[in-house]
Amino acid sequence: MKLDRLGDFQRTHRNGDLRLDHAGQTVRLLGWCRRVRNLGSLVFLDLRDRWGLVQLVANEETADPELLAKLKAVRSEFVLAAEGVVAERESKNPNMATGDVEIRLTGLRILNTAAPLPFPLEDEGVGEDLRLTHRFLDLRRDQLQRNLQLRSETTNLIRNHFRELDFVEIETPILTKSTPEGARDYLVPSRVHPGEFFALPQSPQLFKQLLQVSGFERYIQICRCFRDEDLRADRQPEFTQVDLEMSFVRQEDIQGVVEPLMVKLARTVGREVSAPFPRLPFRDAMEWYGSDKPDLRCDIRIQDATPLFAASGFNLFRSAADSQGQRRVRALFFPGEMAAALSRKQLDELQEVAKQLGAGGLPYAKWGKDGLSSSFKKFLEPADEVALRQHLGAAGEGLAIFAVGTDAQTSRILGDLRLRLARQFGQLDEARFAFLWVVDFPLLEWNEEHQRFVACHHPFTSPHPDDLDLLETDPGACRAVAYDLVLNGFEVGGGSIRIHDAETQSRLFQIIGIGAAEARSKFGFLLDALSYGAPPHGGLALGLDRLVMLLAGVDNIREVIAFPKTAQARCLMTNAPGPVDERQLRELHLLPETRQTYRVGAVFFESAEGGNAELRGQALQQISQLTPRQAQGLVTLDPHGQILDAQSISGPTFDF
RNA sequence: GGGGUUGUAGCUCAGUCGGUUAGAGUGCCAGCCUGUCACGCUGGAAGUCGCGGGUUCGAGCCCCGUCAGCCCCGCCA
Repeated sequence: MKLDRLGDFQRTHRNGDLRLDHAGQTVRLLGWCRRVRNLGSLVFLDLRDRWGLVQLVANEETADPELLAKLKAVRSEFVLAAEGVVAERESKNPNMATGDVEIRLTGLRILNTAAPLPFPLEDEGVGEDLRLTHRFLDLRRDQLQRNLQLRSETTNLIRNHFRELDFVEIETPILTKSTPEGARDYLVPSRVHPGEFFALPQSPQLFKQLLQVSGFERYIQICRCFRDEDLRADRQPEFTQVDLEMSFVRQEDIQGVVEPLMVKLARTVGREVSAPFPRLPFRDAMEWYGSDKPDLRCDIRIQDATPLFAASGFNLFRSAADSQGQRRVRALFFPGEMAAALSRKQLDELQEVAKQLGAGGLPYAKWGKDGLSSSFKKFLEPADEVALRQHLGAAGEGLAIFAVGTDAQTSRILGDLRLRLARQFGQLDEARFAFLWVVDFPLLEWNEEHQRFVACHHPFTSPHPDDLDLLETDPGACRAVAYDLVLNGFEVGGGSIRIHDAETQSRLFQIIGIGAAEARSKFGFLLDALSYGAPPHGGLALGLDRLVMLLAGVDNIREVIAFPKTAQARCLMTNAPGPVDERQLRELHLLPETRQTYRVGAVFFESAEGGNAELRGQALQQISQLTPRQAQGLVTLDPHGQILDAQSISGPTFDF
């Protein structure tokens, strides 16, 4: 098809803006054909641009035949420039913002054609692999257009918020240094320095701290971070952080600049939240919700039921009660008919889920229309049942589920089931934005694999001032001045007050197994900086992708990233990662240089098991006679054909 | 690294107990159609049943392996 040129054509209006007020005006529009409805001598076409949709029309009686023919040739997603007169419609469409008007065409340019799309833009439920392969088309869809516009508005609002608070935006390096601790680094080989590597930043953590030493008391950056770890619905190998750091602050000061931002952001999507947000110590979060990022849209809490079973005939529970706190019986009670009506089959399915989470089974007690039913009913005397109901606050109908084990085990099981069942029973208030701060995280945790303590947050986090004495005596009990911002069960931010003196920093490195020498070589610049007048400082990083995901009301960060990777960390559109030319690898010293020295000639192979000096001598003599260049080698092989020893005898070498 | 799940027409899916030529809706192509807006009507083309191997007289269906998408565990300071 012969294409028309854009030429000096300029749009006069955005498609979505046209209203009855414009009736009679001649307008020029640009966009994509969403759909043609060809009724024979009357043709309609919906023209889409970034701002909306408007109907174009031409009919046989009034339109130029050439224009009508051109219009009929248009297919979905053709790119058009249209000129026409805004007119009131004969039959209006109340479902469309521009549904009262249509454009009676006086001119049409076909700027480009389009092949039939591999998937419809209108439908939900298209396979995600297909969408990712043709992401540039997927991004035409309304939902993604809205999500990315929301993301843009969000970053604008964030920048404005911090600019008003006098923050400075500073960029930090993408090519930086690999550091121990933390996630696996993405590495970039250096061409200039053979065998050496840059690392892409897991976060600009150290740079922002150094900027505090430099006197930028309020720093902000919206920056890309990289972690070479396995993916999840809310984790991509590259993601965006809103990174901030302030000097001369306490935890409350950081929270104080972030909370009003969250209030504003929530408002952009029509949610009202009020600051200050609840502060929940880590210990309570684990105790009540079995999670360090509890979803407070449901207020059901895990309860300790251990003492109730101190004299129980139910061995499983009583043995926990006898364990002096090593193991506990913990429970969740879901009130309501829906919970009480859970069938045997559903309970079995739930038990399977619990087993997946590491439970041995799923003891339950259910109070429904027919009274009590329980997997341990025979151990429940009437008095026990009354005590149990009272303890759990189970007045009416409902379902109690139990988990036995260490706190880590029971938290994991009940934390997961709490969310699953709350959602199933409609006890999760989907309309709410439930922000909170989880505070008082432990500073360190014991790592079995490495047989040492590792930092829970990162090794620059300040120990809680009250716990400084514990650092060497009981490191696991030492709290950190660290805080996570949680929204609806997602960690959307995390931060801490940092260590700002070289001595404490060195102490901490020591405790996590980084000796003085290693600390010097890996973090010398930080220790130096801390010794030249580093102010007390702290900050936080927000996960922009997760935040926008929650604002957009979607359940996957790929929906708010223009070009995301699959769960296997691949880009289906570009097919990255992919192989590269050998030449590139050589430049980066990842392959040996091209020029190599080869020795050519005959080779005598000898078994390692039974060599015979005399035979060998004869063979070598024969070989030497056979080869004009007198090039020979002696190679010893093991029984599997592996080379044990290669000894060159003589002969010239050749360069290739 | 482990577990679960999905893979059939461009797309979304159905496909019975293993049995004749693998279907539907939609999209696409052609014709008709003056008020459509998920236009309508008629007709047509369209398949490496993800890939490889096996069992069987016979495999979309059963078995083994493998690849890819998604979810989860480990991992993610």
